[in-house]
Amino acid sequence: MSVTIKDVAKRAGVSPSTVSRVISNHPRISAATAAKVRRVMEEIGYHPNLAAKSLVSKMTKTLGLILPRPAEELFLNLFFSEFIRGIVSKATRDGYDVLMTSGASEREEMEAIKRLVKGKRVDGIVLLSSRKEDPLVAYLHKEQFPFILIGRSMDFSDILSIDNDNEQASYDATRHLIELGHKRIGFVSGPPNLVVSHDRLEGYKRALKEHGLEMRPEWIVEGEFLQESGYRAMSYIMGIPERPTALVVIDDLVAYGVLRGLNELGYRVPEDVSLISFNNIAISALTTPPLTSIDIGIYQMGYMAAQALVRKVTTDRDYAERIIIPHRLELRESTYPLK
Amino acid sequence: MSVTIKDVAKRAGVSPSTVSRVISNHPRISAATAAKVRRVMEEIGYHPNLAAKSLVSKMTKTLGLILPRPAEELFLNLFFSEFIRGIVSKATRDGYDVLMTSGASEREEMEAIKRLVKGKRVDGIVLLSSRKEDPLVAYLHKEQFPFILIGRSMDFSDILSIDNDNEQASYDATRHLIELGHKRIGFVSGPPNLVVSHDRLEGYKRALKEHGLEMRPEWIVEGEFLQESGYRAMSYIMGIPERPTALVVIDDLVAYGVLRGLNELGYRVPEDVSLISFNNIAISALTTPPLTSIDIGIYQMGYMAAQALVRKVTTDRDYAERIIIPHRLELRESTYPLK
DNA sequence: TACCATAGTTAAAACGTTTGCACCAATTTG
DNA sequence: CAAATTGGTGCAAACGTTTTAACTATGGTA
Repeated sequence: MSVTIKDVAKRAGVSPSTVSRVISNHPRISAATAAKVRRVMEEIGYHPNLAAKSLVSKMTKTLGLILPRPAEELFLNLFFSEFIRGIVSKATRDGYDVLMTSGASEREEMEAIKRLVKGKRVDGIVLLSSRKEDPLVAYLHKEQFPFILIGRSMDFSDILSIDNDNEQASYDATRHLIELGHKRIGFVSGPPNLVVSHDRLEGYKRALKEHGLEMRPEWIVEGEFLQESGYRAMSYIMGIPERPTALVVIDDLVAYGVLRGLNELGYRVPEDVSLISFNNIAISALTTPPLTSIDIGIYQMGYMAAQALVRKVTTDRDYAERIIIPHRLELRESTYPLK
Repeated sequence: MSVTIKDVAKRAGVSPSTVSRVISNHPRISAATAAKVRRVMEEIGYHPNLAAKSLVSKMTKTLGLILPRPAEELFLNLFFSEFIRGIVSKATRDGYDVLMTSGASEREEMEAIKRLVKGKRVDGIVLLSSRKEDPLVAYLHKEQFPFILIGRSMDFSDILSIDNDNEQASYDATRHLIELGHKRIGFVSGPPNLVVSHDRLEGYKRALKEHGLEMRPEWIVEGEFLQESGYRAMSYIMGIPERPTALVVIDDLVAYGVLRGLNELGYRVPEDVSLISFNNIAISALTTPPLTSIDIGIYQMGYMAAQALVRKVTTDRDYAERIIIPHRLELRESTYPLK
């Protein structure tokens, strides 16, 4: 038997209700009583049972985090641990824990989320899987359950979300290459069903168009968020007769793959090919040459996601906003003026 | 108002107890009743309220995960996301969710863990912070709360833990260098208060001793699990008159730092200095040269940790074992025979 | 025929909280 | 001085489950 609120009450000579009120800092409790109760709690090591608490209060003090389904992909990426760190830091600071769950298939994923929502396991959900036409987004939106979307929804406008301006970030990355004099610029993209792939591709296209540069379909390659993917993309692109002199790459890890491939084929970076990528993960600085990358503030994104979600959960169920985390060009040595 | 077990009962024309028994597959429920109840549950989208459930059953179907306190360190490291992935995969498969929490200080960390234990928020705990004389280990051990320690406890022998044989792994790494003909071998270590630093250092020492090689204190440097740490260690070591021709490094990320430093000083790896490190994180293969590393099966460790903890929680509260995940030398290009 | 198992179900207590309402005493107001 | 307010506390209901014990049919056995 563990120690309950009744034990505290008995020992302090008050009723359980009084103890409860002391805990929640109810205004109409005398200082003397409060002090006495608190002392007893300390003495016998009382900690409220959260199940009982949330059964009646309907609050769990927990945020749910659905891990992205093709877990292997994103997990290999440093993106994820940075992000988790941001979330957990802020959540913990605000008195929330973070519950992780995952589903091996789309159906399982939906089951998991229903369990969290209907079973009232969490107060709000952080949703990472930002595919186009995401059924999880649709479900949470329909159920009016508090959640924050990491990324951008193409289907709903009235939801709380946090993202970079990926279109603009990609525009900026591409423009950086253009300003270095490059005319033939390729794009190594991610899975086409992800919103982020779409947005970054658009920014790239806009930059080319606005600067009157040619855009060839064979310079654009889709892949995964894996370094192998970059490796493959590179061998394809470098086989094209009029190959690009610079590449915009969807992710640093993919860029490593590209880099490795280029090295094997005897091309030098940045002298022969310039490389710019996204996400600026911790190891970007460690390659030879260090990668120029667009920093998207991953930690900050996690941190602010937790903050916004807690706000939505505690104060304002209708709170909807599109939060944009600023990006920043981290100039290193993989980009170079065209000879 | 959400849909409860009573709604299901009413609609199916049975009592709540019967519904409960259908859910838990009680043997004495007729097939007809079970089918009817299940249909109704499906129809009205019933999901059990976990708070109510765990209030009475005293089970939460949740595993707790205390994030390592100097979060910045381990989080930067790919170690962590690999590990989480392993844990969550297995936990989810077994019907458990994973609750993450953290504490900014030792006191906060202890508070967090007490909240989980006393508040009955989780059924078991995965403990990552494996310092020597860890107060969290002592607390959980005293409370007899089910937990699994990632690493090795130097204080208790009767606890469930999972680890590599770090001493032997380090011995093997060092022997690998010895077999390549190296006589002057240095060691770049981690924080001295971590058990893993201790064990790996011991293995290194044993290998030197058994092969009759000299061991100089100035060839051993302590640091953090950060690449800067490797960078600093390297500049120190290379300044020594009789410098080592090979280094054993506590972690791949640290080894990157070493590598970068060596490059800057104009030393070539592996021609001038051989390098072997631990953990074999995803990017080890991507440096130039790719790093020879001891793979310690991080994903597997997370996976098996979840498995063992679930077993302890569900069947056998006294289950204690020291699980050893085998290590493996992943030979790449950073080690080289001594000229 | 009377008695007993057994299968299938239900009523009700219990889990540990929060909170609306009622109550009492002390103080303020008219 | 009576009435009203306010501060401080307790009672009891409620939250949504599980589970023990009890109950009712329904056959089977002696």
